[in-house]
Amino acid sequence: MQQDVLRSELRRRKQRMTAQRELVLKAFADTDAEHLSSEEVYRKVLEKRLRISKATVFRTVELLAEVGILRKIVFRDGIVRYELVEDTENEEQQIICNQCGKAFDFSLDKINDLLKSAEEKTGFKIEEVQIKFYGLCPECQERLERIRKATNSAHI
Amino acid sequence: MQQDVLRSELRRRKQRMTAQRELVLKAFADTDAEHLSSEEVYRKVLEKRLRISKATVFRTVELLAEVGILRKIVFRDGIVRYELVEDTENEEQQIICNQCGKAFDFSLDKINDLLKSAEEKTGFKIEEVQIKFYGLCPECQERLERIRKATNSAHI
DNA sequence: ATAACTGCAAATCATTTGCAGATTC
DNA sequence: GAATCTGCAAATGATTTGCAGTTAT
Repeated sequence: MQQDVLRSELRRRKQRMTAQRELVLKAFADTDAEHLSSEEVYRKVLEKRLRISKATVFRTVELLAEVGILRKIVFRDGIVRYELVEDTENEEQQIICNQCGKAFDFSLDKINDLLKSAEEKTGFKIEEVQIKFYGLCPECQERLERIRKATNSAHI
Repeated sequence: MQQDVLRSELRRRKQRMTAQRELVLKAFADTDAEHLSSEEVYRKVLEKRLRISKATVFRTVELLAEVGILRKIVFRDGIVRYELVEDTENEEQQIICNQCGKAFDFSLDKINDLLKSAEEKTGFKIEEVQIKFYGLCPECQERLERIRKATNSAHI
């Protein structure tokens, strides 16, 4: 698992494995949440009655991102969150409901064609692709339809 | 132009057109930069020897985004920047250099196919597509290559 | 006239930093 | 034992807020 990846990366960098670094990594391994902010990691560690400081969480999470174990994402609310890289391998594509906010991962073939043609057009060497579709999920489409029927009269 | 859009939107909302709101809008209209942070808008107004407070810039820029004149973007450095919506209409596709941060708009055909196939797969009704490619722009590729050659000896 | 807006300064909130003491290799 | 960590508390920097005075309608 990532423990070992971390250990060997740390050795390469002449850095050390510590209890706190394990705790932060474990927080990500143990949670169902897709992403965690530093604040959330901090709380998860405290919940287990283990000690860590916020500053250390910030430093550790940043380290794990440098090492490639976590991916750093700046969310629309401006808060930085992290996710385990392996969890989302090849799932950079998300479809998000504008109504209920639920996000679903899904994968599309054809992405590679797209990437190639973008590289040709721009001369870039592409390292990461992010595709987000925003729209209405099936449930919200139905719900909104029902509401529209019910409120039919009171509209402009 | 956007002046009029703003005026009528404000009327609808029972809000007022003010000198400061014009100034902020003008800052976006007059600049070559693709995006401006509140701080940058603030400076641009001051440069013209006109008075505005930072708080007002923050409030105004947020208002313009609500109204749909500006698009709010949270950058990787955590700073919120805004861009004129019309500038990027139909150009949701951006390619961004991980090194120098320059972003380029460009368009790809094939997007519609992609969209269709995503709708079929998920049952969503898609309203917006955002595609971001991250990588190295041609200049940075060159520069990095040059640096690598120059520093060849001192490496692991 | 009066509701909406602005400027100011103080407050907030996430994140960063300096440093002294604790820990890992 | 020495370099690397951690915790703490103070600093920072972007953004927000309360409020008294100003301005647009």
